[in-house]
This record gives sequence, structure tokens and C-alpha cells, in this order.
Amino acid sequence: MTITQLSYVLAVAEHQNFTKAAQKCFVTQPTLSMQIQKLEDQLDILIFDRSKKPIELTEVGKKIVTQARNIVNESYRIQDIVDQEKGFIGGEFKLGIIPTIMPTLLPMFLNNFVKKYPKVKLKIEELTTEEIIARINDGHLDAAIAATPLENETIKERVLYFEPFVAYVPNNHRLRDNKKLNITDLDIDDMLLLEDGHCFREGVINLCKAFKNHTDDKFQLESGSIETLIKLSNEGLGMTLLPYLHTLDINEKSKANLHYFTEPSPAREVSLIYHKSELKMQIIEALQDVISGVIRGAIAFQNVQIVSPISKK
Amino acid sequence: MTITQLSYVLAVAEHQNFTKAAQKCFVTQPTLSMQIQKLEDQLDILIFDRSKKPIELTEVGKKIVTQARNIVNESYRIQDIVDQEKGFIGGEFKLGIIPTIMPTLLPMFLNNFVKKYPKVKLKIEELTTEEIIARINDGHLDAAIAATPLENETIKERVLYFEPFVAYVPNNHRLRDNKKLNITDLDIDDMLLLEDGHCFREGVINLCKAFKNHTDDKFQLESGSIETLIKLSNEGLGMTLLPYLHTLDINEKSKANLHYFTEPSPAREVSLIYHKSELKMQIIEALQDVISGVIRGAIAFQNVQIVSPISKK
DNA sequence: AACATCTATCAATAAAACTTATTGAATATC
DNA sequence: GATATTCAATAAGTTTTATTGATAGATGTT
Repeated sequence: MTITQLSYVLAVAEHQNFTKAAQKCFVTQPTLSMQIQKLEDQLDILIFDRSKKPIELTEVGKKIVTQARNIVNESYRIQDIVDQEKGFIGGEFKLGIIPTIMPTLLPMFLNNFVKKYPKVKLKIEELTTEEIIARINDGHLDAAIAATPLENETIKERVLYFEPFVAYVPNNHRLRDNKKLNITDLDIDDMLLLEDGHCFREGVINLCKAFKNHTDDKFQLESGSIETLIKLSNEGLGMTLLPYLHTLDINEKSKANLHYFTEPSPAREVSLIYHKSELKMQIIEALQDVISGVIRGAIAFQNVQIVSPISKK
Repeated sequence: MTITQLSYVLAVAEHQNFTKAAQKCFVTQPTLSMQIQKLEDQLDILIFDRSKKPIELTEVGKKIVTQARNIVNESYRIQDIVDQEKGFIGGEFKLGIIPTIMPTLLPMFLNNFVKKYPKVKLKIEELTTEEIIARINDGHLDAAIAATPLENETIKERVLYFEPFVAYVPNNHRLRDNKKLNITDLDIDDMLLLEDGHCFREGVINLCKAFKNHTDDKFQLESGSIETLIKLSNEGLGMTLLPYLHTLDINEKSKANLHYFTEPSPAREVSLIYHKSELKMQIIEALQDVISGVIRGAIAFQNVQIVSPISKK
């Protein structure tokens, strides 16, 4: 049994196709067929059920794949140990970011980071929290930035900052004249929300539900981006909540519509999250350093209360 | 990097000698030299400091060895998964047993076990608890039978039975006329003990100390075996405590000297212990089954209090 | 029936792992 | 101080293994 064979098994298990898996492994299809057969012969058991189309794992195969993923990941860790020893910070690093954090945070730290760590090849993807968790667990992401706490056993979190919620209240709104808003003023019924799948939406719902226990779970208007949310609000369709960093680059006219909360302001906790195996920990720590550095200048709020990003049913 | 290379590194790290390690790996010494060099070249780091005699691990080397042991063990686990699937219970299995359990328990289950699981090649070694813990952790033992709880994070325990302590009181002793003994009757000063290194000795000391806090830690007479302990006691040199199973095969005359404790009788907890990685779990469970089976008929005590086998300073 | 898709098999080749024999350095012995 | 002894590294040659391109066979599609 070799680590190479195990990684071939992982590739076929993932793509459910020898030919595609072979491409991903940068070998030809016969190589995969033969090496996997050899492993199956040695273990004297079938890992794949080749009668099914597309190809499927056998019951033992599933267990073997789980264990193989373990072994292959642990083997990467050896290079990691060496890198750490040498103080080398580089190589490919895949970072996921949720949509409501991406446009505001990324421009703030990306330049700093690539200048400070030029050997790291950052590959950034915008993904929902759900997708991020799946891809951290299957090893397709090295780390991600998301709202926390996630209460997920396989994933570790390092808090980067707390980002307060800011209300955006249009001209005609009933709360127009409240200079400082209280959480209890909120009503889910006149709140514009992001569409399903965004954890910021869940945060807002949790916040509103905390004070009014609403039975009606049907929301009037939903949007895919915070930009659109502001425009809809300007049209008089309701108020909305924005993450603080988004309020920094809206136009001057709209800024007049921002209403801050009385302290402790509701806020989301934004963290760098990664698999508990702590692979590529040096790069994760480098990211944390850079992001914490740029954020210190941008968010000054002291007194906040954290709103959970997880939908509670 | 291959699993083979990693196991070569482990062998050299263990034997601190390429030639001996090569023999253990069933290859020639140049093979080890070359493969390890190749790994060092690929990682671009030295794992061994060859200037030292005998050869030593570098600092990174130590970390790599820890990780390598992980990977190699996890790779064994794949064969384990397959065995489990096939219901195959066999292969070499190394079991450690502490000296005060070995002579009484082993004859009770060994025959049953080898008949029921003829494909398992049991290799049994008599070792102290301390040695057992070290050898379970370094993979030289698959499991062991010892007094518990050990309070060791890397080792898991499955309780097999509780073995009461029975007092052996010679003719001339002050406790001679107490039919049933109480723990508070015990005095460490007239107690014959096993020599240092036996956990049964620690158990007895813990038991005595629990009721008399003695400052004097010098014991009068010590012995290497329970047989000798009984003989010394017969010579009038003091009383002693025996594990219950040992009382089953002492001669008739001596049996008159046995005094049981009032319930709850002090007892040691005897467990099957193994590494938390749970390698060869099928065989461990098979052992547990067989031993529990034979013990059920031998020990009927209900009400016991467990004495810790660990020296508390 | 012809075509497309996908895996297994075969023979050839490139790469690697391993072996025996030998060297060289360090240490111990006379 | 010369001579063994020990032990890892190196060299050269052999065997084994991994990989490839070409192709056959199986299965499903138009």
C-alpha cells in the first residue's frame, strides 16, 4: 500500500470516474485502474462497485476512503512540519469567504497580504457557509472567513473581529426619527432580507426573533446582494440591516439613512475557520495577523452582543 | 514520500542504528540509507544527525517521527478495516500482562481463546504497568491486562472484572481472631509488600494510607512474588494481602489463614487496555469476550470498592 | 446498428527500489 | 602508532514497479 495508491482511490471516489480522476492525478487512466486493482488485490476486497454507473464505493470502500483521506492528509502534514521549521510561508492556499464579507474585507487586506507573503498563492472563492464547511472537511479549502460561532466539531475558529449591525432606515419609515435604535424596535415584517443561504440573513432573523416571537415565517422581499437591499429600501419597501463595513462605502446621501444601535450593539462575530487537523497553520496565522492588523484601524466598537449566524428551528 | 520510507525512518529512530534497523525492515542497510536520504532530499531537511554516535534525531526529525508513526499506524488500520469487514480474526497479537495477574488469569482463558480463535498468534509478555504503557504507546504491544484506572490519555480501558483483596494472616498475628477484617484494621508497618515496580504493591499502600496517614515510607520486608510473600508470612514476619484469584490455588493448610474483608471489600479493577487509536479492535473484543466469560464463573463478589493502582505522592 | 463513453488489458518503457560489493570515516584494540 | 572493527555512504548492476499508448470489451445512447 502506498500513499499514491490511496490518493488515487480518493480521486476516483470523488469524481466517480476513472478517466476524470486520472486527469486530476496527472496520470493516465490505465495507471489508476492498475494501481487501484493492485490495492484491491492486496487487501483482497473490492473498493469500488464497477457494475454501477457511475461507479460507486462498496461499503468497505467507504470506510477505506475515510481512512485513506486521513492518511493522505496526515502525510501532507510532514511537509507542513518542515515548512514550519524553516519559517517558510508559501505554496497554494485556498480561502473561502462568505458573500457578505467578501466585497468589504477582501480589498482591505489582500494587497497587504500578498506584499508581506509573496510566496503564498492565494486562491479565493466566494461560498456560502454551508459550502465552506463541506469544502473544509473534504480538504478543498484550507481555510475560510465566515460568521461564527458555527458549533461544528471538525472546524476550529479564530475570531478576527466583531462587526456591528447598522440599520438602514428610509425616509418614510416609522423608525425614521429614532436617532439611536434599540433591538426591540425591530420588526421582522418590515425588514428587507437577503435571500436564503446567506448567513447574514439568519443573523438578522435570529436578532428579530429574539424579541418578537413570530409565527409567520414568510418574508416579503428578499435580495441577493446588500447593494440591492439598499436600493429596495430607498424605494420605500422597508428598512434593512447592514454589516458595519458595508456602511463605509455607501454614497453620502444614503449615509444619512444609517441608524446605529444603542450599545451593546448587535454584531456578528467574523472568524478565520479551518479544519481541526490544523494543516498549513503558518499561513492561517499569517492571514490572521494581517487581517487583525487592518481591522484594528477600521472597527472601533467596544460593546457588542453577538448574534448567532445559524438558523435555529 | 512513501509509507515505506516513513517506516524506515521509524526503524532507524528506534534502533539508533541503520544496520539493525535494516534487519528489522528485512532489507539491506544501503536500502535504508538511500531511501532515508531520498526523503531528506525531497523535504530538503535532515531527519538524523549522523555526526552523533549513536545516531540521533534532529529537532525536526523528532516531529517528523511523531507524525510518521501516526501515518504508519493509520495505514495498518486499513487492513484492520478489511479484516473487520470479512469477520476475520487473526494475525499476530502482542498482549502484555502484569506479574500479579499473569499466573492466575492466563491459564484460565488462554486455552479457550486459542481454541476459539485459532488464527490469532498470541504473543504474551509479562511486563510492569509502566513498561506496558510505554510499549502500547510505541506500538510494540497491541493490548495489555493491568490494574486500572490508569488516568492515561492515550490509553483506553475496558474493565474485565473486580478482584477483591484477601488478607493472609499468619498464626501469631494480632488480627488472628478477627473473622472478617475491616480496612481500618490494616497497618502498613506489619504488612509484607511486593518489591517496587508492582502496581499491586501501590494498591496495598494506597489502601493502608487511606486510613492511617503514615510518614514513615520504609517498609520492612519486600518480595518479588506472591508465593514468596505467603512463605514469609508463614515464617511469622507479618501479614500480607493477596489478589482473590491467587487464593484459589494455595494449599489447604494456608487457606485457613485467609481472612476476607467486610463488604464493600477493597478490590482492584482489572482491565484490558489498548491504545486510543483502537487498532486490531476485533481481537481486543474477542479477548474481552473470552476473559469475561471465564471470569463470570470465578468471581462472585458484588460489593467492592476500587483501590487505585497508581502511586500517589 | 452505429456511436459514444468508460474501464480493463497488453506490451513496452521509464523509473524506482533493492542488492552486492566497496569505500571511507570514526572508534576501539593491541 | 599501526591495526582491526564498526557503521554509514557510495557505486554499479539487477529486479521490481509504475506508467504509458494502443486497443479491446462492455454498457448505454441516438
